[in-house]
Amino acid sequence: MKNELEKHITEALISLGIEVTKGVVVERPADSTHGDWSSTVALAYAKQAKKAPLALGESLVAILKEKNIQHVKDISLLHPGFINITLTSEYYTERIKDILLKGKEGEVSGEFKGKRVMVEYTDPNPFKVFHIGHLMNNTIGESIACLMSAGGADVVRANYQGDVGLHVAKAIWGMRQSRPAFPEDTDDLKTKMTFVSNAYAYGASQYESDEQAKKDIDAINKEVYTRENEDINVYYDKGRAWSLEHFEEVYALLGTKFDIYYFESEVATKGVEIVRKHIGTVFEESNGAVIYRGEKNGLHTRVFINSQGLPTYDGKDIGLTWRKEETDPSDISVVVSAEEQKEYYKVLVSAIREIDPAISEKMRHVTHGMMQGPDGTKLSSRKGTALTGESLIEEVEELVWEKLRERDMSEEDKREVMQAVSVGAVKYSILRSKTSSNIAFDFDKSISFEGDSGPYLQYTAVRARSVLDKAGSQFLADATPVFEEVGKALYLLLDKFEEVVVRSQRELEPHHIATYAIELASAFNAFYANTPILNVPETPSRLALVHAVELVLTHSLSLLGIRVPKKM
RNA sequence: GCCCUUGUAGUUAAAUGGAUAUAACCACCCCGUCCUAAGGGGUUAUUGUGGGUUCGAUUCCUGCCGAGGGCACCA
Repeated sequence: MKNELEKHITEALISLGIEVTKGVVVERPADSTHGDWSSTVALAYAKQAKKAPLALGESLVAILKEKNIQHVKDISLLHPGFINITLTSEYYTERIKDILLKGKEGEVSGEFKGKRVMVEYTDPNPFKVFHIGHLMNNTIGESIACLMSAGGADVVRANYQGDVGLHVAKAIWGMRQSRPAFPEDTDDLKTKMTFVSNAYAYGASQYESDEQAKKDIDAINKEVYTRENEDINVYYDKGRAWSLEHFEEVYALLGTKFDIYYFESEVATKGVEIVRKHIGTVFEESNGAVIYRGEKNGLHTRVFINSQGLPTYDGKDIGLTWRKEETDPSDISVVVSAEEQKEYYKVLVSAIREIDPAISEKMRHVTHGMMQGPDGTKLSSRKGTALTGESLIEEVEELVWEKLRERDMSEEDKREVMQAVSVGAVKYSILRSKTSSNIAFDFDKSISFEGDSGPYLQYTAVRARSVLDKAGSQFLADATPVFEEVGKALYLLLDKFEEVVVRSQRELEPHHIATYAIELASAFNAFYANTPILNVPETPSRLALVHAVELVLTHSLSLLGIRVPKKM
């Protein structure tokens, strides 16, 4: 509809002999009494037309009315020169029919039709805990992947895990130091992971304070790459396997399924190879290391191969980039990471551009902020201990469990609801603000189950579903959309869904969906509170509307990676 | 020092250059209603600050102030 109106207004301007140089703005007015659509062209082109905005507006309105544009009910002019357009109720009825046909999943736009898009996200490191940064990264990445899918893209979800590097050596060193406590194969995963992450923490601190430990760890680091030390291999293989198994549990909880896993261990050699091949052209040697001088492009210098001959993160990322090309070439390659890697990434892309511009062209970097405590402090649990991604969700689960106590539900259903709601609450608290900003996370505020929250959205969808269930399948089949003034806000919002999705897709910003979902849910709850749905003459049309809301709300939530439980 | 990000009610957030800056939380008050009260309704703003561009600026440019991140062998 928007494009349609833009086209007609452009034509109207041209017919008045005005050259359309600044584009044509058609938007939804903030105030619904100003019509369904509004254009500011009369204001924007008044000077160029050498007419007063109102005079120009009048001529435009006359021409537009003359055109008898389909679905347009009324066109009016308002001071100081806004052209306001109202659509017919048939238009909205048609839109509801479209939504009912489409359902709650599938493509929303053709933004990425025919494109293969790889989204790399989460990227936790084996031997280290899955911390809240990974949780945030996973939440944003998953949502972006969903958005790309909804845009018609063929999406590949990729996860790149750091199974070699100094952090691994630190963990192995720590594991060897605490050899007697080494878990048995029969121990549960939690015990194993506690052992590994403690070993890492110990190794990391000793690396800083103990000269000998630092030497030993550096030596281990080399052996991890060469795999020539049998004893090291044992620790390495077990620690790595446990970590990966643990991560899978977390992914299952969060509802992510990766298509492909990359490991630093598989890309290291390739990275070194490619970097070495371009010494003298792209890279240069300096103090025994191989570096890239970013200053030539307004950036900073970074080391790609260190003086021990081992690839740094940067060097491995070069290897990863080419490995992606070989295993799963895509048209667009999105990487989600924390903001602290933003500048680093620019250097990486700059180096890649010098090697192969075609590859750098398709790379997109989405950066997100950090999750912090209330006053920008480091986030800790309610008990004051350090938080991991998992323990955060566990704490929220406890809160949800409290709420569920009074519900009449089977134990099994409660568990199901508890998981969906707590994951939804955490995800929503991340996705409600734009990705670049830090999240001030406060248990009492962020994890609310009321108002601007994930559970509010889930609850609204469940409620709508419940009305439909009460209506029964036969009744629902009779549902026929007919525009009613009481549901106006809902019709407008439902019509807006596609635009919001397109914007989120273009900007790689899930939070637009989150804001939209709240608007829709809130409008629905107001409608629900004031309008009887069942057992009234208007029931067939209202059921159609409720059904459309339920579909779009569920769809919005699925784009955020949040699922709707059967009941709440 | 240089580069990037950021500054909006008490708090947390929203607003492709548009009309009266949008919500939620908190606080107080009201609604037990048939369809799920995790709900609905009601009561609070010099958009950090000084300039500029524009018919119009929270949005773009710029000076200053504050916060976060990055800047050679960590990831």
